[in-house]
Amino acid sequence: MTHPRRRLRPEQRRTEILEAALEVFAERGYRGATLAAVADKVGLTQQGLLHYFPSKDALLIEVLRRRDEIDAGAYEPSGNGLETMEKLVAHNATLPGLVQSFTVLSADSVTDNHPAKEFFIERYRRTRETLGESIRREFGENLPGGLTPEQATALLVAVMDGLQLQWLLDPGEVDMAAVFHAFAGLLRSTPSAADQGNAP
Amino acid sequence: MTHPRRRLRPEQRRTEILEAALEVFAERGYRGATLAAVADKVGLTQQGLLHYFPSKDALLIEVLRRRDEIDAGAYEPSGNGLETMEKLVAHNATLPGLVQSFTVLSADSVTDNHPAKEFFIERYRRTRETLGESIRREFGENLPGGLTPEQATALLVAVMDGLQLQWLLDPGEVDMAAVFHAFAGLLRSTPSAADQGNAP
DNA sequence: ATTATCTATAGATCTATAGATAATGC
DNA sequence: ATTATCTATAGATCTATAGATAATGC
Repeated sequence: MTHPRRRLRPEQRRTEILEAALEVFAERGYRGATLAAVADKVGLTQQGLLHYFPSKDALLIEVLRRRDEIDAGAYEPSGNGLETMEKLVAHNATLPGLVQSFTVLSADSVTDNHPAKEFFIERYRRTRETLGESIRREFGENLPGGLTPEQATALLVAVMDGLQLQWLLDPGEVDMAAVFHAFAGLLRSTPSAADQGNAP
Repeated sequence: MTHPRRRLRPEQRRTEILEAALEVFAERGYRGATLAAVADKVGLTQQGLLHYFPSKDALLIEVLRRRDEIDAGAYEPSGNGLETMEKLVAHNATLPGLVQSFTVLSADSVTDNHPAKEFFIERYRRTRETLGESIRREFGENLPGGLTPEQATALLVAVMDGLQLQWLLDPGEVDMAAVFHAFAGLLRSTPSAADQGNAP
């Protein structure tokens, strides 16, 4: 009467679990998510899941690290940082689940003693630095509105995050990709207001 | 040996509880917050607190409604919507706790069956509408980058929200008010790119 | 008399540990 | 022999209800 125990290759199982965990964290936030719900999704018991990850905290961190590794290659701002971001936003508009996971978990991470706080602090620092360099290469210091490249980068990231939230809440009312595109156009088309004194 | 039971006027007590609840929700998110933690802050037992609010869900909704009522008067975009928002962002930069509560709870609200989901959907709709009208009064349809007033509004709100997240995580690295100000300048200084055909 | 607050408690969960068992791999 | 998975369970919480008690207000 007992079911035959299904046994998967460990690496495959871990991947399965991480994918399920990302979904559950997106659906319920970190503290609202339960190990049992994750285990259920992959047909394990909660205790079976803990064979692969020592704790809920460890599972969350691993989910985030793994997800970033996967995306890192695909969206390294190569030449054109601004254009890369536009593509990323358009791509994200087809992946509400993934967007939700990062929107929920990043905001979650500012709460007290959140296990992913350090992760997100460093992730945003890295993003601002990498993207900032790319923006500097494209625009030099000649950004409109007196923006420094670092400020422009924080702004770009803020626009992306902020639009994601509005879009998740009300997808019919907010066209994330269109607004982001218009914003990018605004950054590009504006003549620099900072050109006083250091022109050749 | 028993402590004398302190008895407060109901209205004062409710206000106390709502303030404490906002703090606890900000610190731990909705699902991570406990009624006992809120009750503790005001020197009540968890059961004593439930005399004032029938459930945790009801407490959350009431917290949000009350908070919005308080702010509604102060930050109704009167004449100049853009300028009002700049002031709001500068003001918020002195109130990390309040910012954290809205950042955490708004993102939280996109999760499944979250009691404040409807609240935030409507709150953002209302904001986009009210602020949109103000932006239209100021700019007409002449917004840079081909932005419609509605898109510009979604953008403004997104910038504010997105900067808040980065600022909460890393206040030393992100100057929320400065970046927002630069962004506002960008919106103002840019000559409209949509002026083809409908000029007098 | 009313009601603000407390004690007691039911009923659910949730994480994590301990130890048993069954499937795989050498 | 190893290890993936399970059953059992300790130990914490958490929300909400029921009913008792003490302080206030008419």
